[in-house]
Formats: sequence, C-alpha cells, structure tokens
Amino acid sequence: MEHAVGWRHDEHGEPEGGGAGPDAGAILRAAATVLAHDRNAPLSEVAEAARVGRSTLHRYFPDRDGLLAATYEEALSEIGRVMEEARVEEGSALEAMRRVVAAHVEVGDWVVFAFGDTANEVFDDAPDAADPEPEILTDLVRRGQAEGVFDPDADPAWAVQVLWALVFTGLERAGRGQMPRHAVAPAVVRTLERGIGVRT
Amino acid sequence: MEHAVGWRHDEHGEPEGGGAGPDAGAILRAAATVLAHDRNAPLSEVAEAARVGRSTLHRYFPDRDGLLAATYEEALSEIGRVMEEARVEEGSALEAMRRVVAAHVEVGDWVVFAFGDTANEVFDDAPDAADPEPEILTDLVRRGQAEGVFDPDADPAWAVQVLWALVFTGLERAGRGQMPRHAVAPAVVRTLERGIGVRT
DNA sequence: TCTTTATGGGACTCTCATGTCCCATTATGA
DNA sequence: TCATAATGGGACATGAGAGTCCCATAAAGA
Repeated sequence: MEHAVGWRHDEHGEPEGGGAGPDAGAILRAAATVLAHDRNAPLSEVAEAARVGRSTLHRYFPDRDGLLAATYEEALSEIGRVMEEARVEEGSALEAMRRVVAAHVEVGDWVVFAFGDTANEVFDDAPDAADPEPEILTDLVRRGQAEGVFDPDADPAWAVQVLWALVFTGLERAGRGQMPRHAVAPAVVRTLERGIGVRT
Repeated sequence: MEHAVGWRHDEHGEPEGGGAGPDAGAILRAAATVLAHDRNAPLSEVAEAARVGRSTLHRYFPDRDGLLAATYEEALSEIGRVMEEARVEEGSALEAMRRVVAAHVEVGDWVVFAFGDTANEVFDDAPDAADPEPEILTDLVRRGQAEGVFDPDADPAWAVQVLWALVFTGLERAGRGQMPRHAVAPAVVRTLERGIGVRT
C-alpha cells in the first residue's frame, strides 16, 4: 500500500457509501462517538446521537456497512488533519512524538473508532485500510532511534502500537472520569518515554 | 442482582471456578477463546469451538448472560490461580512485576475476555466484578515506588492499567503472528520498565 | 445385556436490528 | 405567498441469533 492513505475526504459526490449531503458530518461524528464506545450499538442510537431520524440516517447512509466505511474514511481524514498539524517531520523526534500523542488524544473518538476494534472485517478490503498511518509513525520511531532518544532495540512497529495502546488507555480512563482529560497526553508521553520505571 | 448464575445443576462438582457438570470447563474455555476474539460471536460458534452441540451448551448454560457470567467467574479464578503462583508479595517489586506480567500472558485468553471489553454492562452488577484484582497490583506498584524502582509520580491505578494495556497489545500482536508468543512477556516488561526511551 | 442418562440435531417461537416504503409535517427558497 | 425538498415517524418485511422443546441415538452404568 502506498502511503497515500485515505485521509483526505473527497471534495464532493462520492459514488458509493458516503453520500455527502448537508451535514453528513454531524452523522459521522455521532457515529464515531457512539460506535467508539460500542461498535455494535444499533443505528437508532447513532441516529439519536446525531439528532436525526433513523429514516434520515438511512437516507444518507443506506446500510450499516456504508456508514461504518464512511465513518472510517472520515476518521482517517480527521486523524490525517491533526497529524498534518503535528508536523511529524519537524523538530526533534521527541518533540514530534509528543505532538503526535497530543494530536491523537485531541481526536480521541475518531482514533478509538478507527483503530479500536481489532477484529473488524469491514475494513479489511478497504483500499487503504490494511495499515493506517503506515510509515509515518514507524519512521518517526526510527528517526528517534537514530537520534539516540528512543530505545534502539525496540521494534518500531511495537513502539507505535504501544503509543496507540497508551492513548487508548488514557482516553478510556478520561472517559470514566478516572483522570482529567487534559492529563491524558502528558501521562501517555511520560509513560511512553520512561515506562513506569525510575530515571536511573 | 445476585449471582443467579444458572450453571451447576448437579451436586457433586462443587465450588466456583472449578466447574459444574462433566466438562463445563471445556465449554468455558471455548467461550473465553471465542469471545475474547469477538465478544458478539454467536453461541453456535462457542458450541462449535467447545465441540458440543448448541443444545448441550444451552443445557449447561441456559442463557447467554449466564454463560458470560460463568466465563467471567472462571476467568477471575484462572487469573487468581496464576497470580497466586506469581507470589506477588515475594521478592523485589521488580521481580514480582515481571512474574505478574508472565502470569497474565500465560492465561492470555482469560485476561482478554475478562478485561477486554471496556463497555460491558453484564458484569457491572457482579458481586466481585467492579474492580478486579483490586488492591494487589496497585499495592505492588506502591511497593515498587517505596523500593525506589517505580516512578514515584505515577498513579498506581494508571500504572496497572498500563500493564494491562501492554499485555493486551502483546497478545494481540502475537495473535496476528506479528510477534512470537514467547517474546510478548519480555517486550511488555521492558516497555513497562523503560518505555521506549533510552536508558539515560 | 438391559437400563439410564447425556447428547446433538431439527423444528419452532420470540426478539431485535436492519432496511424499505409511505406520508404528513416542516423547512427552504423562489 | 406558493412550490419544492428534506425530514421524521410509523408500518412493514426480512434475517439472524437466542431460547425451548422433542426425539432418535450414543454413551455409561448396573
């Protein structure tokens, strides 16, 4: 897969699955929020969260899979947007990594929705799904290793997955009120950099 | 609601965790394996995995929630067993933590099943569910902090959740063949202790 | 061996979510 | 104002899974 990841929504009129109407965005946002929390939530809940009738929801997205796919696309788009803003290639790897974490936390619902369900078959056949944010983050890790700030023995893919896992954990705790939302990114960053061990 | 779990309709078997009829244990094991991978898998899949007819499954566990609850109980029992063997209180906190990680990885399916689904309402009212392995692990973290080997600024609850998250991540990667199973515990331990930063 | 028990398959009902269709109501805009 | 489009609710059909029941068969025990 070329790293021309699908994040970047089409300008207009997508042929299938994503009917781009008036505020399809509101529906997609609602879908991300609801489905991030429970991927098997009935569409009636999504419609309710989007403050639209179930009929209207079906009018925009004929079937569930279409909605899922469109939400996934939108998620990649949102994540791509904040990743853009995070300027991954600029500055030190350490700084970049911190910005990346903050970016992910910022669009938490989208992240959880898009990468939260490990056993998801719907996206397996998506053109750009297989491997989200394919190289960018592993490249960042490698850069950090080259700079001597990241553990040179760590598998970059493992490191990236750890980053995601920590972001998830933080968002989850925040969602339960076990931790203020603004504390998530710092906690993730600190743990990512040092683990829970002491600085020797 | 009390533990009105319908399992165990005969008198011999005895206490919790152990098992009810002939090989209810096999069914529970199958349930854990299947449901850890997909919590919404139909019961027919569980029955198939257990090499039992759907009728028989329903004979042991009248309804889905009952099966879920029993599997959860069994999971706690299994985890408790390996935690016992891990002798959490003995030795240095660092060594104990390593044994704990290994123990969790060892009973991976049970762990994933029991703690994998964040949005699960079935167990909320379970007698002992609210807070699994309640104090033991947070105590371990505190002990490590007292010994000066764990970050004194880390919230013990956060540290424990990180431990779980890393175990999950490792098991997931192993399940996909992205990492040999025997490498999971070491990777988790290393990351837990040092993060992905370099030892300064 | 004969008896008792457990098993598994099939058939059935029930519930819930999905997807479709229709229509009255409301918003939008010319 | 009137005309058009969008909305939301209700009614309906469909399909999947859960849960129940029954019965022929296989296993276990006396």
